[in-house]
Amino acid sequence: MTDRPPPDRPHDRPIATLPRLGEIGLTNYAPYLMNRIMGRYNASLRTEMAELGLTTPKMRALAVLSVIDGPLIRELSVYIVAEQSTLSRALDQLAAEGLIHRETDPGDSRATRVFITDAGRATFETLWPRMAEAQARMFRGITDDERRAFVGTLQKMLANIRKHEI
Amino acid sequence: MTDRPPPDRPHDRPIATLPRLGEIGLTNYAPYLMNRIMGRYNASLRTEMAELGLTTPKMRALAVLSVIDGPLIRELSVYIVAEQSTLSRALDQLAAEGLIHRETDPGDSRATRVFITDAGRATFETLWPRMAEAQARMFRGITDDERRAFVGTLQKMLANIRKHEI
DNA sequence: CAGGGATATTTGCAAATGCATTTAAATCTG
DNA sequence: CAGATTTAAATGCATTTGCAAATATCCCTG
Repeated sequence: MTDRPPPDRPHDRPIATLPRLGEIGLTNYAPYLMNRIMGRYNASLRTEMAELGLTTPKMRALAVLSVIDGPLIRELSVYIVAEQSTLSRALDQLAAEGLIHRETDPGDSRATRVFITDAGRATFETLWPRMAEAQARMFRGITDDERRAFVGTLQKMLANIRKHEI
Repeated sequence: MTDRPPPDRPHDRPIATLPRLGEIGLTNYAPYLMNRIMGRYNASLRTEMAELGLTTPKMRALAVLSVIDGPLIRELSVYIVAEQSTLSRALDQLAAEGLIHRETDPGDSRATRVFITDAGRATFETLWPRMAEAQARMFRGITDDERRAFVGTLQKMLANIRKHEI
């Protein structure tokens, strides 16, 4: 159960070859660490979400809608990182439960804007302490300065990989 | 489409109330940023993975197995952040495609150890440049020092939220 | 060393997801 | 301004996923 030694580099390859994952080491490859941390974070919320009848996209939609008022469905799908079709169905459920409502955009009748209801806000407020707690656990033993620097780097990274203008 | 102003704090609540998500701001809440960045990273690999007949857990299994030799299935599921049942089925497929093979643990016949084959290693080597590229894009314009500090914080975070001893 | 509980993995099944397509409306172009 | 093209959202369908239960094996205790 230990990292295997890096394989010998063939003689016919230049020195500046792309390093292999084994050479970097799993725990120095940022996407691996981030996926694993977020997997735990999301799993730690799943029980609480299930009790409220929420899935991950439904919860994320409520979270974003508690902050951003009346986005288009396509915009919302960017924020919550889900396919538009997934979001469309999640919104069906949230609307049926009275947690959001949809309104056709006044200026473009193809488009739909989404709003959180008071009930939706209340549901999110129930979940929020657990989310804050999960975040606090992640940052245990990390100074405010280090956390600020970390979040600053995340913001740069988001700007780098952003595909949409949102 | 702008962050709404923080709602008034009710008079009957103490000052030290848990700050709301709207007060922190979406782009200062680390889990939101990390989910969004990883969503893009994973999406950016999906096309290439699909061409190789891989799903996310299959790809992650190959990635981990290229570095760690012969883990138990349950251990592997921790690394790749998936349910054992999901991994079990992903391994069925990878084995059918000849990319891994499973062997009953000599000392415990309940347990199964997983090994990558040469073909599996070759498949992962095809994908790895795209993964390295996606990582490089994430860190564009970020200095080596900043990246090292960032990865260091990630490692602390993983230790914090780790549920298993792996 | 037998029996109860724990552990490793697989399987059944319902729900969720992603891709491709459809529907509807707006915009561009000649 | 008609027809082609683009854009927003919803829907059909096959696949994937997660939870719970089943199966097989191991370990612990009396």
